[in-house]
Amino acid sequence: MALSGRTVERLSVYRRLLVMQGQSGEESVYSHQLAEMVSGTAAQVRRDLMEVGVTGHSKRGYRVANLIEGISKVLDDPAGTRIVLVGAGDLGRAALGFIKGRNAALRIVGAFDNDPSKIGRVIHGYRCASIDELERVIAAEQVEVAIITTPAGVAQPVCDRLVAAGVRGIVNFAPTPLQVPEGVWVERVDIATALEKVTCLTRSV
Amino acid sequence: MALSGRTVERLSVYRRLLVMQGQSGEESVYSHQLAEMVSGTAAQVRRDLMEVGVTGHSKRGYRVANLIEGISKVLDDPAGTRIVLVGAGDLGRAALGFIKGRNAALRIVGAFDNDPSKIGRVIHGYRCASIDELERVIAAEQVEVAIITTPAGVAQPVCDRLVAAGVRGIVNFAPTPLQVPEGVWVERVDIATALEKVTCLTRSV
DNA sequence: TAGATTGTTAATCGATTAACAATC
DNA sequence: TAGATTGTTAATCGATTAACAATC
Repeated sequence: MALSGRTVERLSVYRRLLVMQGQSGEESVYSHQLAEMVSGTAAQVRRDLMEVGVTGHSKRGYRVANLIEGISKVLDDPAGTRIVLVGAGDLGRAALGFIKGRNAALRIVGAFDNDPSKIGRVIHGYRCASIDELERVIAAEQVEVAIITTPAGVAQPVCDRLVAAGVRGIVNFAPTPLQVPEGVWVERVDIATALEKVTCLTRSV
Repeated sequence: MALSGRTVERLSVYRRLLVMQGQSGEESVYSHQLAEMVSGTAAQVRRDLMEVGVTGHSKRGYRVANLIEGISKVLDDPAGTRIVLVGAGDLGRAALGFIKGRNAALRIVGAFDNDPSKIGRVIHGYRCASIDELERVIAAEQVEVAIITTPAGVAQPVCDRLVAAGVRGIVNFAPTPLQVPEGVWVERVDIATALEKVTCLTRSV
């Protein structure tokens, strides 16, 4: 199928909006309505939906329930995705709060830190464990995805341990690019860059 | 000059790496070294640097100090950028910690919340003020950029107030796309999407 | 000099948009 | 039917990469 990263991002946003919309009672949407919500074009919405294989009706548009189901079939692993988080600082806490209860297919199975004062604490319902437990939990729970919310200085060594233990996908919040071997996917969430980009581009708009 | 968003993102990362590298004593870098650090190509690095106007040496590469200065001239507003943050929850706290002391050209001039229990608290050295003060501070400090770290439900009304008060650039951490008029730049930092993207693409790599 | 690197243009690649027949 | 919308292909656009003369 080979969905592009851009398409996957948009699908994720469509689904989130549709889930909200579903609660408001509307049963169907037109491509131009979805486009308006994401400030995109109707053509792109239809193209994205074509790629996931959901189909609409030439007069009534797309059924919301259909869309959510079709997008979820593409985005979610039916077996669920087990996730660990490393770095229980402000950012880690924020990430945990953000994920909690948002998507049933994403399951946090461990949060780790090397700070003894954090180990044992419960954050958003997840108990923080010692980083020494990392490899054991990854193996035991067959963890495939990890979130790095450590300081920049330890992000690479943490990444190396995660990859060695079998993690195949990483969301990196640390302000450092990570070096990973072929076959590991890294998604960067770069807060510092986002801010600098806005300040720069705001002046040229 | 019209730098593309992608180029600006990479410049921000180059600079951050170079600032670290500068501390390690190296005085110059080759394009292929920078490329390796960001997992990119040397051709793209040279192209990006060409666009900012810094120039290298055909044998010695680029001087680190030159690069940092040249990139900063493009990314930073010489007058400094004044920034407000709205939403002093976990995510707001993390963002404040992240920005603090990282870039002297970016200055947080206010953090706001509507929760009385948060107002007056000091977070990473910034005192949280009532959201009622928002417009006054934006006008008084000539704020151009804002960070939204509120829950999804209030992100749009907060955005509307910011824009009405004169903000031209927004970093949006809330999981909702924002509707803004022409001339306002929104940069989305979408944690939920990043996670879903990784879980989806990890399975197809 | 020979060899490596820069600066820049041309070629390639991929993603978005436009267009339109088919459908209801 | 007339009008609006979908599904999909072709055209356009922009960004990345390749190539190479110029430089040291």
